[in-house]
Amino acid sequence: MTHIRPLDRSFFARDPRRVARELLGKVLVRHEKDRHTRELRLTARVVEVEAYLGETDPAAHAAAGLTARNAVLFGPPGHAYVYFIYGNYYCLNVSCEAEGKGGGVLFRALEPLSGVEQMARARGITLRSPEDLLRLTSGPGRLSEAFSITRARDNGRDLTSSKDSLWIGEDGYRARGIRVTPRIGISKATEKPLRYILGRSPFVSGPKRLRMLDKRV
DNA sequence: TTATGGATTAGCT
DNA sequence: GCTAATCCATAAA
Repeated sequence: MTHIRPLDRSFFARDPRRVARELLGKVLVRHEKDRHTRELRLTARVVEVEAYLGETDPAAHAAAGLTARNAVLFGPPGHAYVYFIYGNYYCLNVSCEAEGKGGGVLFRALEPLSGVEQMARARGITLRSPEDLLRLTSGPGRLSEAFSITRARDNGRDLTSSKDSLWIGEDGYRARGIRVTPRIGISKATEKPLRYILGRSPFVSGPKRLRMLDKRV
């Protein structure tokens, strides 16, 4: 098992585009206890993220300025902004830029590394074939479910401390084949190339067509 | 106080 | 490819 060490706050205190691109290849970590109260660590590699640019970005939750819902985005960098969407799903973001600015990065897809059985249980699916792995954490709602991320439990959580239950680390993996496309599921600023993916990863979400239109970075 | 629609997903045609 | 499911933050009144 490789050693994973947390990213520090300065990593997140930058333009969301830069943070998004550099988050590719990093690892999301969740410490859990299973039903026998054994320590369990879920880990998955970041393969798809989107940058949201704060108040200047019409598609961002921060577009209308500071509200009770999006307050974490305007707080210090490196904290989890979790929101509830379509009556069913939670989505995980990390706050970026200095306190007072509303930038953030949305986690859209991960490649499971460890704790796969636990993730499948959280998702309510049975792993029968290798392809089932592809539906475990490919999609913002899916990855949140696999990691049992909810607003009540995780909104505002500091993601830079490995002592905490949820954090982001790096294990020396070098991201290759980074590509950029328009963001998915939005109705404003739809053309801006702010979705960053590991182009070779089968765990990336969304239509394949988007991957053909994208740009190399 | 009520109305609207969303940074999604699963399941069906 | 299309759409129902399902809640809540925000806007409108």
